[in-house]
Amino acid sequence: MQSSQLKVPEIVKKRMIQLCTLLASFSKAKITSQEIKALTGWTASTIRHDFWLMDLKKGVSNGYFTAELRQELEEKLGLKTDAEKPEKKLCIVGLNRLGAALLDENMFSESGFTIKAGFDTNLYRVEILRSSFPLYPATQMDFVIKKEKIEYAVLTVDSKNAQSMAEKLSKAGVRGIVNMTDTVLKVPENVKVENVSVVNALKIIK
Amino acid sequence: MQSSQLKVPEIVKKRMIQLCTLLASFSKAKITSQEIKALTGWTASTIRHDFWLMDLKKGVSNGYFTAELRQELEEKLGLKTDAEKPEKKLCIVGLNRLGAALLDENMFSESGFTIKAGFDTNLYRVEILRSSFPLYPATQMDFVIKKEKIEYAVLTVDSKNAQSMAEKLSKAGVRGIVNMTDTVLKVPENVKVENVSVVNALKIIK
DNA sequence: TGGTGTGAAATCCTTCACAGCA
DNA sequence: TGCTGTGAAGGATTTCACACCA
Repeated sequence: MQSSQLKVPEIVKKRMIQLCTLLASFSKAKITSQEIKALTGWTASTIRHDFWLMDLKKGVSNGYFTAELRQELEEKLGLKTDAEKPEKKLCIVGLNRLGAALLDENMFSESGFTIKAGFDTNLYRVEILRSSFPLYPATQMDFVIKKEKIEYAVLTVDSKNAQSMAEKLSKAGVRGIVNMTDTVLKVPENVKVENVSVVNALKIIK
Repeated sequence: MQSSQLKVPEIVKKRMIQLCTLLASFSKAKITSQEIKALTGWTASTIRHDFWLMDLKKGVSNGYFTAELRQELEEKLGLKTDAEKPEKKLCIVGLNRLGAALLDENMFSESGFTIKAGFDTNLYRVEILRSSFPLYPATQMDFVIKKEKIEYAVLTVDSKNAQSMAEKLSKAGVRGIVNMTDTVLKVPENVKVENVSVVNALKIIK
């Protein structure tokens, strides 16, 4: 029996998020679990089982309507933004070459997030870099995050400062951190972390 | 009973890779599973169990020698590079703002990888960007990858070109792809993929 | 016939429990 | 005593099997 609480495991959520982008560029009006399998490598039964866990309203029995499916998934995943659910506020912590590359705000258009601030300990970077939102010295992090009610952060500082910055962010009230460093972060359990370090990824596939 | 084949699950490998970086900056000579727990959030028994799966040679019974442990893990994970196991060759595919930020070769120093080439369909980028290794138009990808025996790639093209580039890379003989796009890649099973999209990561922690 | 929805079975991963060691 | 090493138990995820539907 299915709970109405919709407590979907994280791993299912990840697949469904990726599926949404796939559906967005799928041209046919209907799609089957076999076709999704061909495009992703996930098994057809995993996909159908995921849908079951997501508690999709049914109707069709030979394939899913692409647009409807995507709509419903985005709905359930909370990816839609509108007047009621506005875009989430984001900051970039660490403006080295990689961090600076993220300052391009249209990297996050369509994502449900808007960048509100950038931080760096290096005052020179803060002054010289151009962006359509303000950059601050790291000393002002706590103040700005609270004032602007920023809830999410992308962490691109260097390894040795990663943990201490993560702690500052947590204390300032951030709810989630995307960790681009190769360091493991230990944060309070109300703060979510996703690791996306390129170097670690390389070591994994090596 | 433990197999001598050392078939460690991917997830254990991920933790151990992260642990290696942690150990590298840990100052005490010995470390216990409790201390690792405090620094990472993984449970002590998961850690000890992982070590068991990694088939560590034992000896000590109240903690591990930091340096030895790190050495041995790096050994077993194949992270060490020397004359016998030289650095792996890498290319960057897609030289937009994010891709260009990776051209900084010392991003990958100490990682066991060296960048050998960058590719983009946009000839202007190929010509204007500066780097300490050659940049080529995407049309030359197959040729260059084969000639230079490049085995790994970081993919930073835009979503709509991701799958076709992944196929080109696979055909050229690449063994692993770090996927920075938000697209799911379908590749032959001899090609490994790790997903590190910032946008997807944000959606996950949202 | 070719697909979905669903629970059960199989597999994979984490946690527990405890003997054994310094 | 405080820790590790280890197998077994428990929990999570994936796959299977099959009734049912257009």
